[in-house]
Amino acid sequence: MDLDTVRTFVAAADAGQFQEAAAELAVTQQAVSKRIAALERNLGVRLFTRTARGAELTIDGQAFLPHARELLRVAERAVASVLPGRRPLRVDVIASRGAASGLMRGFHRAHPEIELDVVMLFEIETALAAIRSGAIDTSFRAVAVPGRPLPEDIESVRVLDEPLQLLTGPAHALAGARSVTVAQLAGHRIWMPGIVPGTEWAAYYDDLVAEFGLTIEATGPNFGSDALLDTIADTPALATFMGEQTRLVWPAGHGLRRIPVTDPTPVYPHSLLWHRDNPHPALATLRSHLAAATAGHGAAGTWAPDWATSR
Amino acid sequence: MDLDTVRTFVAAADAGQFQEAAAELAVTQQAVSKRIAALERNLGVRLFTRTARGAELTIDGQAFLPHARELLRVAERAVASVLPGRRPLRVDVIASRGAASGLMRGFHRAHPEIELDVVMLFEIETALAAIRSGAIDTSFRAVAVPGRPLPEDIESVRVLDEPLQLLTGPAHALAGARSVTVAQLAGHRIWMPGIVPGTEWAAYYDDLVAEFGLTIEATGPNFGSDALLDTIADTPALATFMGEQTRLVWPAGHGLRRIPVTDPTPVYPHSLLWHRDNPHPALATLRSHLAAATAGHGAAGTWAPDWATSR
DNA sequence: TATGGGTACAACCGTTGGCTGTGTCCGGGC
DNA sequence: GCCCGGACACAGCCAACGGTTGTACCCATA
Repeated sequence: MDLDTVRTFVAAADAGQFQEAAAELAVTQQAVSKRIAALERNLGVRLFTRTARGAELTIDGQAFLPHARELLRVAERAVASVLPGRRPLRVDVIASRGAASGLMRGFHRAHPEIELDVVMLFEIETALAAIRSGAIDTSFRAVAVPGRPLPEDIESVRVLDEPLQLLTGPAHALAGARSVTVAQLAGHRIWMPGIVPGTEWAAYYDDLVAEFGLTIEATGPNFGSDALLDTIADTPALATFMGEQTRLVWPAGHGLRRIPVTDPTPVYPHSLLWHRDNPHPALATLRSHLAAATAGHGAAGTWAPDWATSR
Repeated sequence: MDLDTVRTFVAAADAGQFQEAAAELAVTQQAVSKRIAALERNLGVRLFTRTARGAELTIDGQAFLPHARELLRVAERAVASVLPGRRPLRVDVIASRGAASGLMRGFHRAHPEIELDVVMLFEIETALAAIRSGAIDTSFRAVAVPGRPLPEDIESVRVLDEPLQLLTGPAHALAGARSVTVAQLAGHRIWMPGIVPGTEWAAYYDDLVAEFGLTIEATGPNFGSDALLDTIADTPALATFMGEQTRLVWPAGHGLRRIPVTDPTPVYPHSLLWHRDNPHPALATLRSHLAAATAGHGAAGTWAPDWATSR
């Protein structure tokens, strides 16, 4: 199906005749007739009843019309999503089921009129380059890995400290605990495949290991979160970390346990990053929304790396 | 823009390479390459970065992808709306802003998963023919105009008695009344352009006039509801009837008054009509929803024509 | 360095889709 | 009752689009 054909159908329905629609679309009446005929042939139904005074919609045509309009609206939005000027606010999140996505869902509920596009970049250096080039407007990240301070033109504010939880299978030694302390984790094998050296999340877990003497294994190929959860569920000696707000796609009752960690609670510090000169109006709205909607960070009893501060 | 091109884009994005997408779509790799290149040319942005191992989305591509998927979903629904088998429930209402639309909105809120298509037919004979032919599934109408009983194969149930209100401008003699009796209306000019003889709503107002000795003028061309409201607002000697649940599109504070009518309250009897043998599953859902959601009819102090009964 | 997998470019060609010219149908006016 | 004007459909023509085959190029890997 061709959107020009759909546009022709809508124009003809609005005009009530092919002739006028043809004038609007700057084609001949014959072209409109052909397009409509082709559309009717494709759909297998008659859309117009031709009369001497023009053409009026059949019942099928009436039913099709709102769908056709919607199609054109969606197409327009799709084109706008990649248009250089005045496009939807483009937000980078770490993972589609992570805490940043939750924040964006909240923002969308509060401001449904603001168009959003969500993308996922790999790590902070890519995100910074994209922010500086204008390809994205903002990013949720843990900022300022040691030795790599944020550039001058990038601003950031810490918006969410997300507590880490221990995820275990039902046969794990700690599976029955209602909460565990960081000290208790020493000696247990914590498995986090998919950690890529050099990324800001790798730096976070490096610091966590160094601070509390944990054992985190990043070995083995990363077959995706499904495979990870599968292995965790079946292996008594393995556990993993997971953000408190991460949404698991997992059959209920499979025996996975999410156990809070205390003394202190490691929190992952999400910051919002944006370019100093970005003029997108929705960016200011997002910033004030997050300032109002998110609690303060650095609460007592939590731990985050030294470098995870906002300016 | 061509939907096949969009489909190709989505397939390539999912596959991560053109070759595999080409196999899925049963075209050559070169065709996919051409289509993507054409799409990129149309949009003016690069959607993929070509690598030795395939093609991965750029940021623009990532932003465009969900819109492309939505486009395909909407297109599928659009085609389904005219497909003979298993199409959305097709409902005929008298007017887009009338009471039946309100009932359908309530049904949609209660059952958002049920796809609906709303059409508007002119009068009951057309609607009956459409129901019998299967072109529509159900219709909201006042049924059984005298001398034209419902055919054997059409069933109906009265679902809503909608009280009529008097609509006046601010300078009308009755504008200050909190309610008026039918007897008080005698002698006042009530203007209802657009009433077409032979329709079931014309029959309703004929009966109303005959029963209570009112003066209803249907003269003059019908320039649409905007022009009607305009005239009512500016003309002290004119008033009109309007369903209690009709939504007016009118600037607030323009001085239009909606005045309840009593002793008795004329009600417009909306019935749901459907074909005895219609197998559409959503039809049964709609019927039980309306049975639960709508109050009984024939309340004390109301009036409707004798013929407005359901079987 | 050779190889394999993946993409882009070129040439060819059938089909699509637009335009012009013409036929047909219907309603309104003389 | 006839004619005319307006509106849609059909036929023929042609350019442009889009698909296929063949081939070159690029890059990661062994």
